[in-house]
Amino acid sequence: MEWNDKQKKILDIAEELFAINGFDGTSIRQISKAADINVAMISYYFGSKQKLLQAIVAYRNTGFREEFEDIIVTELSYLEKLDQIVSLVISRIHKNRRIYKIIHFLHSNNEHNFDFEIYNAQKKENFKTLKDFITNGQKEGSFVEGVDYLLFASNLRGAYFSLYFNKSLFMSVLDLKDDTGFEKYIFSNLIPHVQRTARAVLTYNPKKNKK
Amino acid sequence: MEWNDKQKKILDIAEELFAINGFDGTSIRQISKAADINVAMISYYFGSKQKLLQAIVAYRNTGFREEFEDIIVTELSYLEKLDQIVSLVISRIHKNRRIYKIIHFLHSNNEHNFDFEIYNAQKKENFKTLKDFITNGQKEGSFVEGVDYLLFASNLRGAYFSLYFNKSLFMSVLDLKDDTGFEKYIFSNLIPHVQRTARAVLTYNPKKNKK
Amino acid sequence: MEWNDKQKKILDIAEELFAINGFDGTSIRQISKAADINVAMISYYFGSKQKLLQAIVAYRNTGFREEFEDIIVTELSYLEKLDQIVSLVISRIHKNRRIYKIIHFLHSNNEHNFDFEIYNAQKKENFKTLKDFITNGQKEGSFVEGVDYLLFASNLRGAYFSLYFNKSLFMSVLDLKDDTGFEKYIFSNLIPHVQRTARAVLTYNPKKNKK
Amino acid sequence: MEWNDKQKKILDIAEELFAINGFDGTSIRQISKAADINVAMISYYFGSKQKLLQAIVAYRNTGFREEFEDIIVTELSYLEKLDQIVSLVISRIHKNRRIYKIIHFLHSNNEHNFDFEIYNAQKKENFKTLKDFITNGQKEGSFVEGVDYLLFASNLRGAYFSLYFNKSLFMSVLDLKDDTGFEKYIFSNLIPHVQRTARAVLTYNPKKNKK
DNA sequence: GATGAATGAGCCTTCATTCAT
DNA sequence: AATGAATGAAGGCTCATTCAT
Repeated sequence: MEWNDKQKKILDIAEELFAINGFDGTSIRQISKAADINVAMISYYFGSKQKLLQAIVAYRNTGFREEFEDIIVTELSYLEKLDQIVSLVISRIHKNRRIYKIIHFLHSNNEHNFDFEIYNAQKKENFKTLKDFITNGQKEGSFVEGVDYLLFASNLRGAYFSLYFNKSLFMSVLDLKDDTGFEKYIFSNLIPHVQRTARAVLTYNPKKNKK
Repeated sequence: MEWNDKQKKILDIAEELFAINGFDGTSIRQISKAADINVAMISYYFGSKQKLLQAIVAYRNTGFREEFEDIIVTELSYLEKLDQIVSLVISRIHKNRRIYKIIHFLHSNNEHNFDFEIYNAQKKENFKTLKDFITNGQKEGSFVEGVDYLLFASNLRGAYFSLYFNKSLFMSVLDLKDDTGFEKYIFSNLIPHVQRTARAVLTYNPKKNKK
Repeated sequence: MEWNDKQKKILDIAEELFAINGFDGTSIRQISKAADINVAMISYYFGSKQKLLQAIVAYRNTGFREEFEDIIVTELSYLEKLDQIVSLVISRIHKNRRIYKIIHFLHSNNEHNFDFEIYNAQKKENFKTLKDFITNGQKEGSFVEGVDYLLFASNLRGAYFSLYFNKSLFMSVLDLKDDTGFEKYIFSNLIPHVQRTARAVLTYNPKKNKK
Repeated sequence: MEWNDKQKKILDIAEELFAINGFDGTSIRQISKAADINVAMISYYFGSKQKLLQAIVAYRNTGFREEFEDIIVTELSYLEKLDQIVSLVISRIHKNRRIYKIIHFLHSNNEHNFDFEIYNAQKKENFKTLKDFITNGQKEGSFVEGVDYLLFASNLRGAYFSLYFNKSLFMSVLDLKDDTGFEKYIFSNLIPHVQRTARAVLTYNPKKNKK
């Protein structure tokens, strides 16, 4: 689906407002006002508020796979690749944090009959990609056995969400002034920490530490 | 604040509906209908929809600290205590997943001028408790140095949220039939995985794995 | 009807609130709160909000006639008596300004089926009293003929209302600071002016001023 | 501000209902029903119930000044001009009696934070106009000194209000059948009486009537 | 395409009153 | 006599959507 500039403007603004105020907390009037576009145009362009949300999700649907492959094909060691993968995953989540916020909220229930097929399919593909990487690393001996790749992925991702969803709390605790400060913290603290965690988990031998 | 049975019923039902449909997506009419209580009673009891939400948060505000202390005072090793702490943290998050969902959504913005003071204060106290545990473990030599306790806590918590907020995706991938299946997975898979992760991170020496 | 202290308190407070916010603009909750009395007591004491208003009007129903007679029986001249009557009328209106405000508002329509019988009867009696005074003054030669006593009375009363109902405007124009300033103005300026007007009208011979 | 026919209809009907039932006593549902217009349109057109009232006041805000000037520039004597001014003032008050009723009620308090700026400014201008007329008449020798123009104006206006705000009482006393009868009485009795009063006050020499 | 007007449903809250105690 | 709980109706307002142009 191709969108014109006006439509893109609506998508961008709607994404932001949905993330801030939620789907029900955002009215199409707010969106139309913020985008300086007639109220009726939103129904006209996207059919309904519901479908506008679908459009936003699809709109953000871009090739994670490709960037992942770029890392895989390098000559780096598995642990170094792992670092880069962690960095890629968290950067992308951060970039798309707004849409994740929306989706996360809608995902466990489905009051709005939102169609998650596209989103789910993409995520499944990404899981598969990660699984292959880990499996290969295990075969090659860089990674230990017995690590659940799904839960491992959850861990990587969850570290960001746990921070983001308690943003104001962490900003207070960490004395971060604004969004820029928060973003800096993500790159200079969170990513290294998760890289360390990823390395630890994938090289940790539980049998050595019975107690 | 003490609540009578009718009020507790409202709190329980409202919590569930807020978690499913969001704050704005839930009307007090829905709540009153589900609780089989006159609409006006909600304003009468709690003052407003806003304050009802505050009441729910406060209602779930119970002694994590105490349960944590129960673990600390045992004769277990630090790693064994760590396992129990992970188990406690995730169990409690799971128990209060609904209220977390609500709070997480409201926390990064604050359109509704929701007062997070109580919630934040409690979280800060919990962080402090965890920090003390890790610091003591480091002094005693059970845990390595250089682990950011805040990000470590985020990791523990995030693993659950990442799963919960993509619940329908994971249920599909993991072939879980219903909420009971999901819950079983949390206890039999997620908690062990996070325990392993926690042990790994707190005993992992990055210098040994330069590459 | 005799009222106990609690009931009197309600009547006083209700009168004030009705005058400030109007009948519909005042809730019995406001009244009960201001009077520190349970909401249900108002319905209990007075039957309904409607009947509470009736009670207020009756409550303020006291002998204007007697004070009027006190002036009539003095040895003063008619013009001097006229001054005193003007002073009496305006003072009493000022004292009961709140209840007049309520009544005036309800009087031209009757949405609330308010029973004005008592009020009207009293007013009619007062008009009769004034009429007798003027007629006697005319017979005695102190007052000119041809003055409509009803319109004359309206004039006396209207001067006050015109001021009171534009209170904030006049307070701004006259640079009056507060209610005390307004009250002082009534006694030191309005009453003398109306006295002068009354004397003028009752001694003015139109035929002398054809042009 | 220009209003279309539908908006004018709302303004007219709202004015009437506000005058009859008061601001709080009139619901926008009543207005919308009486005007045969969807409830939401009132908010749509005027923003809120509050602003609707503001609009009504502004709507009735038309050139008193111009009509006044038309009288001033004639070749009539000061006393004759005075008669015409009295007639103009009372006719206009009668025409706008509904809006005056509303304003009078809201004016002494300000629970609704109603903005009286426009109204007050206009009234002040009118007072100024009257003041100039009286001052000139005094210089020219037609009017006596020592008359407070503000209180004089209050007197003119008050005579009408005193009647109007006790309408049902006066209609009973004067045996007037309906609104037409009341209106006739205004023109054939009240206006002449106030003209006489005005002449009397402005030509009355208090020193001649010490007693 | 594009828009202002219009709609009916729904929102949260407060109302006067009555009930049970 | 007195009260806190409870009720159903109504309050003003905003909603997503559709209509006519």
